[in-house]
Amino acid sequence: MGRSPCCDENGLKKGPWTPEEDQKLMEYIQKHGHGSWRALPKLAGLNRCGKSCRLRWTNYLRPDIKRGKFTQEEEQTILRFHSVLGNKWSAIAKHLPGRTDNEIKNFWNTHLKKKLIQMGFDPMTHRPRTDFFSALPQLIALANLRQLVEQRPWDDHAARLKVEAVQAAKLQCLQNLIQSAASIATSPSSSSINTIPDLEQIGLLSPPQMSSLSSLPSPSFLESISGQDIVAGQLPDIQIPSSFFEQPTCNDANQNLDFTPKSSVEGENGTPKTLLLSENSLPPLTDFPISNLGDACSASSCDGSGIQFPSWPELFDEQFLSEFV
DNA sequence: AAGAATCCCAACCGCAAGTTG
DNA sequence: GCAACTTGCGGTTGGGATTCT
Repeated sequence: MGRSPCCDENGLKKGPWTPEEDQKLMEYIQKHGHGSWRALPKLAGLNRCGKSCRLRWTNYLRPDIKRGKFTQEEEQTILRFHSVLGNKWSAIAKHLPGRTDNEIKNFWNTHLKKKLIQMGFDPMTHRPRTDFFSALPQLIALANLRQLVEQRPWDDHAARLKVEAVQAAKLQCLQNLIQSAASIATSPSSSSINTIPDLEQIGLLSPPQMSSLSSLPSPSFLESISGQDIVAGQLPDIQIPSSFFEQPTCNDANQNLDFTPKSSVEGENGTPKTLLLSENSLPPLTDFPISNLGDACSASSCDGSGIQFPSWPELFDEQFLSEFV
């Protein structure tokens, strides 16, 4: 399987295409079809390799290419197919008329992937993130919150919110632990799609904290479709959490959420600002002001420099654990 | 206003499957 | 069956555009 030597040839132009080159390529293909891409450049009078011409044609010049922003429907289609097909961009592109694999790939890498990460979902599995380090922002915020609580007198309302916040954060952490354990316990041959126990069913978690999870495809469903050919129009309806399409940007979502102990938590008149954390607004795993930390800190790359981690006993005291066992 | 940082996407690279002689 | 060649694909990058400080 030798590699094509065409791109190694010297003297062939690289880089952005000029309008003149585009014109030559378009005219030639419209007249003769592309035929052999290797032979095309010479025949069309272009100082490019065939590969470059093919790419330019398929990704940009083809007349049926749809340009402009992706619609919400297209976005949802990409998410659905990606959850099943993974990074098979050309396969996904077949279900989006007028969109190229390159365009979809770019859109995924620049928008959708980030969006999923910000919401606390693993972009590859489309499941809530299970790695410990993805929960670090929450752990750190939790520790900070606790520190803050212990240092400062609170009124009743704030104290109640504190308890809620701590419980919610603990729930998230516990959930991650359970999921990790479950993933390990389940089949070693599992595909990229993880299986997790239905936490609601086993009574560990209850809505609304788990509302985003409950709309995800069930493990049995995912198992049932894995290995099957996906036929256009027959893809089962994988539910992306409805909040995905309503979710404001990370920064927007965080406008009212700041758990870091800093002077700005105190209002102008010296009274503490209200921490807006309701039962229904538990932030996604990575939706904290220190966002990106979860993403940047993979288990292999995070050295934790400059960050003081709370110890586990601090996070999960006996009383808390006994509540859920 | 200007420099820095970040975003975005067209295009490139290299691998592997498919085709041909 | 084998080697040479072609095509398609997915990952990555360079640099212009945009936003932030």
